[in-house]
Amino acid sequence: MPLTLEDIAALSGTSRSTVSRVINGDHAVRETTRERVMTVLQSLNFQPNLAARGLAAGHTRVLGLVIPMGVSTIFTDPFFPMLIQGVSSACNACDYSVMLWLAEPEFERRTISKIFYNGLLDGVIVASMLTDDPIIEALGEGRLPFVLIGRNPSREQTCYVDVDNAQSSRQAVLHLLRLGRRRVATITGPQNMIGGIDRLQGYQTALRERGLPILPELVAEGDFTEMGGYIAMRQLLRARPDAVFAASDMMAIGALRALTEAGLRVPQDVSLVGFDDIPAAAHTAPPLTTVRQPTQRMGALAVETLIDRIENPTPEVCHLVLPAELMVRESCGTSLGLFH
Amino acid sequence: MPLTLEDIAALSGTSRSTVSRVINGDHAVRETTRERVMTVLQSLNFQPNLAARGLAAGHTRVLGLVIPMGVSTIFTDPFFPMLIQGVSSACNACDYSVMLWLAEPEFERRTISKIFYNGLLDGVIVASMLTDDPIIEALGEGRLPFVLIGRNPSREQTCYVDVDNAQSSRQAVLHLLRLGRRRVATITGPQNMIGGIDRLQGYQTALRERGLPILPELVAEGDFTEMGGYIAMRQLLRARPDAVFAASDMMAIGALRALTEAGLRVPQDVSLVGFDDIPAAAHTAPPLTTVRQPTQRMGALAVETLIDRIENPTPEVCHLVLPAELMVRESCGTSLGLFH
DNA sequence: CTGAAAGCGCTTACAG
DNA sequence: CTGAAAGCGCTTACAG
Repeated sequence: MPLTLEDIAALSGTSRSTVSRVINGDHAVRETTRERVMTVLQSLNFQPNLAARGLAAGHTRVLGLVIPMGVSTIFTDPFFPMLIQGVSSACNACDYSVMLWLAEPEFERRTISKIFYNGLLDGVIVASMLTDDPIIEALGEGRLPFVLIGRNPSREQTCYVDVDNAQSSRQAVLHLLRLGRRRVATITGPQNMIGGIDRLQGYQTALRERGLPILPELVAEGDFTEMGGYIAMRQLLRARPDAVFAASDMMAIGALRALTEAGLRVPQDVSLVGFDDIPAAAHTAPPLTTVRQPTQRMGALAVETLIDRIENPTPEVCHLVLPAELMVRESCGTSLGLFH
Repeated sequence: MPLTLEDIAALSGTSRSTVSRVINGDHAVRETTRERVMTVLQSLNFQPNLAARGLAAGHTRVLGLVIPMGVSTIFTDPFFPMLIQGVSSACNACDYSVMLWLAEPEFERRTISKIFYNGLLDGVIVASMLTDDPIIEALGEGRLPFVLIGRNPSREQTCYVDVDNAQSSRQAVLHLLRLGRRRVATITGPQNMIGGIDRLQGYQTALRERGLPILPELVAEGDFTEMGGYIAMRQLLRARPDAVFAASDMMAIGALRALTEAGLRVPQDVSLVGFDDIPAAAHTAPPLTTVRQPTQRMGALAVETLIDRIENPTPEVCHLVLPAELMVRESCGTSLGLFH
């Protein structure tokens, strides 16, 4: 049988209460007592039962990470692995654990609240991206602390961590315009996902700022996959763009394939810019210019924000928006190189 | 405050014990009582506190999934996302939850047992692959049920689920030989990972069966990444292979890049076969012949095996080895096409 | 600074 | 078939 506080107390000649205080770092314990208990604790490698602790203390130091599976990119894009890694390592650092929920789309509210209100979680991080996710709605009605990865337009009073999609997309497109490109197309993400919406908006803002029209034939919707990018690019080809801003690297890679197949050279004939800076982006031919998204950092910040909400009695609603950096590689060309 | 059994009991005119019995499906409850309680339960959407249940019952219905982060492929290869998905959805189906541990390599045994013996987990699935993982050793000394994804040569008395790496690799190489290829090279995985070892062994077996020598200059070690495959292929080029078996699709994609850069055509000059059948494999130019690994199925089987060990008093040590299927696409050529 | 005691919300023999 | 009671292993006022 595993040891209990009572065993440790007996072995160190003190009481269960004192052992508990030592374990929890209570300063109101005499130093000599503390040391005596510590010795026993360590020599037996004692692990307190977290279920019991949770029941008595009213919290578990366990966070939920919810990732809706409705998204086709979950296996093909390193975004989610990186996010999971960021969340996991921040939890480790804060001495929290993470329970993972890959939520199948057909989950209904009953299941959702069964999961969230069973007393095992102190809070939840939701990486939904979908603008109208029932999980977010269910959480919104409850009393469990939660923070979103990716803003949600319909609940601005909710905590979230996001990357500045609109601003960094705008910068990417401005970069293309600065290189002299005039027919800049875009392959958007799905328009029910916030990243898809905001990146398109950044594209539009950039064109408008430079007094250029937004032409429907230069805008095609993708689904964040390589195949989606390929298909969208073939459609865009008819409008003869001289540059393409793809809302994800996977789509940019698909677009590159379509361009190459069509006999067009990147960047000489068409400049190409992606979004994410996945590892593969540096190894395409030519290497892909892209917006580097601080994915792991977002995960870590979500954890820190959530823990603050959990441990802090009256925290502010907070919106953290991280900047993203344009990684200029060869696929966009240079203003020098372009016209030679 | 959340509801408790006592609340439900009061509302349905019965006792806490009976409510508990109804929730846990005890048949020794009169049907009319059961219905009365059920009505209250459902109308209030009652969720029992799992920490309390865990403490009282001695189990939590939570499984741990441990993935060591020492592996460079965790972000670039869909293997881990797929595995996680398989584990997660099998857990959902069995009404278990999963706690995720992305174990940083420097974790020492004290931390490991702190994690595993805190009473929150009924069992653990370890997707280690590393032949000498301290996590597996720590688990081996303890009393927590666990199963491995990927066999571990140093502990054959442990439960595991694996794909038949050796057999399916052998088949892939035999296929190349059948096409008339005679200088078949291989890009292996790391030789401290079981998949790397077993796939190399399959390659060697196939050559030996056909009476062909195993030439050191036709064997190069990679690290399961695209870049590793690229580097290994450049090295192999000096030995002028007419076919390459890469121990992962990501490495095959890197090899393809190296071959293309060297002006060699696939499959006309060099046949190429990968392993995994990741989504991208169908979209390379030419599409990649590869061994399809049932990754999600492995995750699901690991869950089922583990739950059986947890719930079954004296389960057998079991080794599940799944077959993998060769997906023939264009990158290996055909015996007809090859010589024209 | 420390211990005895109550209590967290369940499960499960035990008695009836 | 059902309820009163003990107990799971902790935390935390409370009293001293």
